[in-house]
Amino acid sequence: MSIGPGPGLGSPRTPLDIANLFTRKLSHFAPLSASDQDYLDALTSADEHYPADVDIMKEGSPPSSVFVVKEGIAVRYRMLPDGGRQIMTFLIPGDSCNIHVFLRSAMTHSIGTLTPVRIAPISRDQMMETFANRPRISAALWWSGLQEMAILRERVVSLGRRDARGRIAYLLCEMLWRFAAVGQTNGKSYRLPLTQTELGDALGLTPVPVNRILKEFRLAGFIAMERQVLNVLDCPALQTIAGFDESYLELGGASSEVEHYFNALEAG
Amino acid sequence: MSIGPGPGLGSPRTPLDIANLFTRKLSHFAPLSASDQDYLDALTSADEHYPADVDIMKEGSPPSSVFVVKEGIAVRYRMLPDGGRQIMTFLIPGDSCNIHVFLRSAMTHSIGTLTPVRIAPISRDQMMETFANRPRISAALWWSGLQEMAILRERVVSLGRRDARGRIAYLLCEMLWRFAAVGQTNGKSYRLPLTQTELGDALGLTPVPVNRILKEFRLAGFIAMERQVLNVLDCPALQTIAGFDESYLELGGASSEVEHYFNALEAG
DNA sequence: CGTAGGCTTGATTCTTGTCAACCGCGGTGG
DNA sequence: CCACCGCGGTTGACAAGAATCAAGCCTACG
Repeated sequence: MSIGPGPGLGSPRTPLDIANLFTRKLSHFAPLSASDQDYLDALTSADEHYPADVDIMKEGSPPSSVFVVKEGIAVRYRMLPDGGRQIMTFLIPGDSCNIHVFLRSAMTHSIGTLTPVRIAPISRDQMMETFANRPRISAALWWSGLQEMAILRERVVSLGRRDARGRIAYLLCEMLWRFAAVGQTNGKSYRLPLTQTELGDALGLTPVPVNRILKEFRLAGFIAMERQVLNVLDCPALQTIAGFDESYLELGGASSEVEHYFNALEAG
Repeated sequence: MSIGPGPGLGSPRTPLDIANLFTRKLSHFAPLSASDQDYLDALTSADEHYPADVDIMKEGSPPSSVFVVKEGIAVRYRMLPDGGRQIMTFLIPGDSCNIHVFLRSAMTHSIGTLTPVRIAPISRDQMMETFANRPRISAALWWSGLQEMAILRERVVSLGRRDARGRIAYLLCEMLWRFAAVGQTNGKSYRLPLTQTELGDALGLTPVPVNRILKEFRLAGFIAMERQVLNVLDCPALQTIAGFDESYLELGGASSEVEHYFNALEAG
């Protein structure tokens, strides 16, 4: 049971009226009670604003706090001595960052904004309390971490064995699924306010091929772009180009076995 | 405080007489008591053998159990429709796999052996009990997962922004540090029984450039190879080629703050 | 002794990077 | 109000790096 190509897409089991995107994302992983949802609302009630193209956390420094992205797009990235930049992860609304902060010494990469970003900082104590008292939320966070790993591994596959066309096709689909998981998509379209240089930095490409292939996809009728909103017209075609036929995002809901585990935790 | 280039390499805080490589690895992350170490010995006492070039777990099927690699080299990998293979992770002695098994539905990749492998399977119940009763081991596993993530992110950087030379140089160093962390290195050399095709599958390269660049490194005096043991003669040179100057492996020990957290857990 | 797999190497092709120029838009300042 | 400027998108020409193709060699193994 996964959100992705095929049945299930666009119909999360969670009601769409969950305003908090973080909550919405986590509810894909574990059944959250109303109390859990209220708790998460309170947890992410703080607000912090950053302009575009600014570092939130710098490589080498100890992470100051956990945070959840509420609006805008941020990235984990690393600069190389030769001036190159590699974007490792896109952080979109609903994504959390440094949940493990209390075990971290120094950052091995920076986190920066691509667009203006609004985040909810969460203190270490709040995280500890959450892990101690909210088993369902903890389990959802745990599983969310697994999803992050799966996405990262998929990125390795992309960069290692797909050509430029396949990488772009895959990224476009991945972002569609991720935005869909937090209800930020209109069926097949979503806002992607990134420059082609930024896409290239995530894909291991330079802006020139990114531009050419996006044009090719546009001409082929696979996608349409206007005013920073991307419209995925032919997702199956893109998947074929990317060379895969399944969803590897692990956005699936909890299995009955897992639910049993949650209940045991809460009872104890 | 990290194992890696610079001070600290080859002098883990853990006595080298810890026979169990899993224990040895985990003790880098958290201070394990003698009782913890005995517990881990018991946990990994079972033995299962696999020949080379065999799948331990197949993509699409639910993971059967957690396991720890005790001997040999395994990989997480994915086959692509065009026949290409991407190796995502090398699993070397001391590495664990699917610690999160109880939350997993279906594998998004396969796990296979490159050499004959000996593993210790661990049941779900054993893992649950460990998480419930062994806070220090749990914390070490948690941190170990963070290291796995850091390694994956570094792989993304490699595949995305380093050329063939840089990728190979980096991998050689990474493996040196990882083998050093489990005491499987003679100062600067370690056994790397991989074919050039397998290296290429991890590096996003074909065997031909792998061969040529290894030869180049040999001629330059950066490395030496004989009988599957690799000798890193000039690690700094390789790091320069890879274009980095720090350790990103997060092999560091626990900070005092973290230790405090362990103690709180144990007291409670 | 023969074979298969892996290593090595050369020649060639193709993808992507690099360099360079132009366009169009939005913001800024005169 | 308009000219200027800078950034991002677009496009072409060219170069470089890796893939591909192909062949020979060596070693382990049956």
